[in-house]
Amino acid sequence: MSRKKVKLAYIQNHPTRKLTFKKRKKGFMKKMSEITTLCDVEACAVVYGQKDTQPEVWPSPSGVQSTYVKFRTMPPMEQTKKQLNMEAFLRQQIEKAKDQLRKQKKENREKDMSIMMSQCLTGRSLQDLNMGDLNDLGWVIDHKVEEINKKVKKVQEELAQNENNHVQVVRTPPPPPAAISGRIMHMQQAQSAAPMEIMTPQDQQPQEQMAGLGANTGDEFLQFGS
Amino acid sequence: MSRKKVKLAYIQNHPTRKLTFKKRKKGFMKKMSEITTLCDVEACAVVYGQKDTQPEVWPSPSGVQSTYVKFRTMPPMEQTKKQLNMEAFLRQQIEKAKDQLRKQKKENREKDMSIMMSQCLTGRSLQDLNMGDLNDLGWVIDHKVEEINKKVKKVQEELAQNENNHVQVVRTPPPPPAAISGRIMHMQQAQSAAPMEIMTPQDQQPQEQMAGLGANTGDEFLQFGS
DNA sequence: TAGTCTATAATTAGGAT
DNA sequence: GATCCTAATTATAGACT
Repeated sequence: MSRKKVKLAYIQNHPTRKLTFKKRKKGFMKKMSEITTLCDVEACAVVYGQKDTQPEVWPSPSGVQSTYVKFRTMPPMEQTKKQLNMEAFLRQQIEKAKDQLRKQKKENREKDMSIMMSQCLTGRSLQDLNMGDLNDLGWVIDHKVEEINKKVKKVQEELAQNENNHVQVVRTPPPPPAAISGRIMHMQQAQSAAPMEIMTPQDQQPQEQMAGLGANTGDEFLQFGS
Repeated sequence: MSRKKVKLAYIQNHPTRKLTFKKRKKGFMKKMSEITTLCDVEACAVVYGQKDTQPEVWPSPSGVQSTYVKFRTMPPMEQTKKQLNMEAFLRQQIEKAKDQLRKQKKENREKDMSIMMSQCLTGRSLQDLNMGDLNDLGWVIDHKVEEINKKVKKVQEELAQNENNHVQVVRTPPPPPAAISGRIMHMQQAQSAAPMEIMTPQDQQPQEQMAGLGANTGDEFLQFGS
């Protein structure tokens, strides 16, 4: 029922916008008072309502005045120096969002490869796969083998400890990276089924060199940029 | 482990305060950008870091300038007119907090009376109670009787409906308010045990006339007032 | 219009790396 | 310090009164 995630864009509906403004202005002022109390910093704000001629100020007209004057009387160079202003702030957000997106796409690609691996283990022909898929598949398989080896090592170490150290287990070193088909045979018993959600990212545009697991950019934050 | 509810007071610990400031400043700027985007309003803010000489401004030095000037060039009377400024805002918060506290105390008192009622039903003598308690106890019991009557009525109505309307149940009207002891006897079967958390509010200072269920004021918000 | 309620989204404190 | 993580708190959208 309640509540939808709100899109970060101008609210068309008038009563809704008005209500949102009222609620958020309240929250905003609260945050303002909190940050100044908690951190004992000086701050001021002026917020105009829609077409309203009556701005709301914080902490008070004179408070705004003094803080503003303090800022204005700084040498202009200082004013623009360390400024993490709106633009810089938004650029940061965009960068971070892009990073997250990249990460996400990478994860998706890995999941795809896991699924593909499972399919191969249950009969799918490697002939169906193109070079990019085979390459990424190999990369994923290498990682899975690595993981398995780590687990095996850990289990053996635990075993060695639990058996009162009177039997010293010698671990077989993992085989060096070999052909995909060879690895697949080894893993048939160790690898459980991959999740069934099938993703088919066809908008891949290899731009980066991260083992072929490329990523695009762009999401809701980009609207800040305009 | 994480996380404590943070007291709304100056953070003594330096690294913590610095971190909090950083986090909250970020959140604050985000809120600012959101409110302006969502509601298309004009706003600006200047925030000085601790002993920092470099304030952070929003949306930009010139944006601050123009918004501030717009505010400053208003007739002074207008400036202080509709202003829901810090003081008014905080007073509102205090009022609301006091209301909540009052409500809470009232609820507590009612719960106390419920407990007391249960105790009386299981042997406690009414002799132990003072006039205030007896009065409130009577009030609570009246309410409980009312609730029970409502429930009985509702059940009877449902029954009448379910029996294909061929038997018309006539409800016995509830007895008029009578002596406490009389009511207690009636309720012995209907009232289940009260919760076992025993509260003993001894700081009651009857100040209001709400059926003897008084309340005090004062909570964390009051620190705003100083 | 304003306040209440509630479920969900968003923020953030504290800890780990 | 910068990040990431998680859990807990806080803010708030939407519905209702």
